[in-house]
Amino acid sequence: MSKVRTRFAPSPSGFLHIGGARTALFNYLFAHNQGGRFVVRIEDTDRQRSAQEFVDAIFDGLSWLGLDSDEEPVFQSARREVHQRAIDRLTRAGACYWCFCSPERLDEVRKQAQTQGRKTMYDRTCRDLGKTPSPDEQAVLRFRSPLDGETVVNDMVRGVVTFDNAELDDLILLRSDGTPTFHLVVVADDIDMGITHCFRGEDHLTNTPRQMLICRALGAEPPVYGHLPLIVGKDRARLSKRHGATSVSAYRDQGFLPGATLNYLARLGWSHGDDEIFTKEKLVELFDVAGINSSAAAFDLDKFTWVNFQHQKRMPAAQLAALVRPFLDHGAVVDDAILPEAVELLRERAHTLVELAEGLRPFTASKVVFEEKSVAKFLTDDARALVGELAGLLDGVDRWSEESIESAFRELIESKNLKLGTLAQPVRVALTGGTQSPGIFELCRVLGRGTTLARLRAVAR
RNA sequence: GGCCCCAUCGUCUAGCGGUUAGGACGUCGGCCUCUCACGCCGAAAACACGGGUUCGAUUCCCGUUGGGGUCACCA
Repeated sequence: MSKVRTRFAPSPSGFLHIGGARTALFNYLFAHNQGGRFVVRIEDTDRQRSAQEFVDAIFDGLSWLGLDSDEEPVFQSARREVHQRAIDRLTRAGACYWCFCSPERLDEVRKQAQTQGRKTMYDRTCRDLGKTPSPDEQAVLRFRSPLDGETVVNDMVRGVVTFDNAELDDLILLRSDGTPTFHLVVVADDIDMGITHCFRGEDHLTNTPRQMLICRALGAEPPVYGHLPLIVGKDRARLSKRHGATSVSAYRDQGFLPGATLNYLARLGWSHGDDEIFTKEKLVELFDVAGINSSAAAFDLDKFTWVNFQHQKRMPAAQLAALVRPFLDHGAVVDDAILPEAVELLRERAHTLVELAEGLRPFTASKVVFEEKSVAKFLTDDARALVGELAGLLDGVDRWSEESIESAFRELIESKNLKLGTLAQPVRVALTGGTQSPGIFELCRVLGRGTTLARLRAVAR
């Protein structure tokens, strides 16, 4: 049995879309689960719409996700010989014919069929002409699709899907400018690359019987397909900009982790019992075709955010600290000694790297930015006096530990018969500028004695 | 419109003939508590409809309805 080989074949006419990323992921997971290989192929035969910018963006996105091609990526535009050989073979087999109909006429025929409620297929005028174009003649090469019988797609996610051949059009293989179309190159390249399995979007399902027919005409057995349900928005319509960000890079910029993105995307249409959180390695290990759902799944930012939070919670603080760095404010003062500790305190309070960076401000900003409301409420004259007293006590503490800090707090409130909150909130405002932060003792500890005392004294009186 | 796909809480889903229909997100209560979170406990919340098949259907079959995809010299 030949080794499993899957491919992800985006066309570089846009950034890496969240749906494309999931398609890539499923191909990657399947291949790796089966001990096979995952290959990226750039479908840039439509040079009008292809752009280098998008090619870069796609590789960039895949690489961020950790879904790199196991082999040198393939560019369709550079494989004219492969495509030409396929054309030659189809020609020899009599599986295609030249069509001289003008685009205008085709349009006409289509419109008429449309209004009369008939099939909008090519009327096959040239099918039996048996003509070859002279050098100065415009013509396209069409596939000679069978007129009867049926083509059965044995889909990995949908099971058996049967199409009547009579419903299938005579597709254009070669444009009048001599360039090959999608249908020809996909089939030729899949054969040439030895692709055995392929997951793609459900929008390709109706292309599949046609491509299978072309494949068999080329004397090869088609890959096994799996058509993934589309990702839709909250309103059940196909995911688009209208629903918010759709590109992978947008989520990266919003502070989502690659591992969490993979996890969420995998769960969107695939499940393994009641499990929710998976590492990439676990996904590779557990991935199975039986777990794929066949109905469209709605993209839910809330759940994605929660999944991201779970990954942040599980990640070592040092690693998280490194990842959050690009999200820190410009001019942030980063003390390498305390960043991981600060991250440790904030990680349970932040769902994304962006939120984490925000929470880190008291540790990275050179000076405290005070919230007016918090100051007005908690930094009263009495409170400022109390804070001053605390500063004195903390100054005298032997070792700067959470225990000793807490003792100082307790000593002060007990001597005045106060509740901890009466002291903690003003201190919190003094230290962070606001009323929300990690526990007050750990906050002081990680901030360090110098910063803590300086900030307390700055508000004390 | 033709062809094709799909249908369990608002959302992601478990279920693979017999279950009080389970979990997760979100929502709403409560507990914990120095704030915010985290965590914990609890609540509301679903088998689209109609026919079969069967002793018994969420589960199998057919239809209806509803959603989606696709019908290019785009991919």
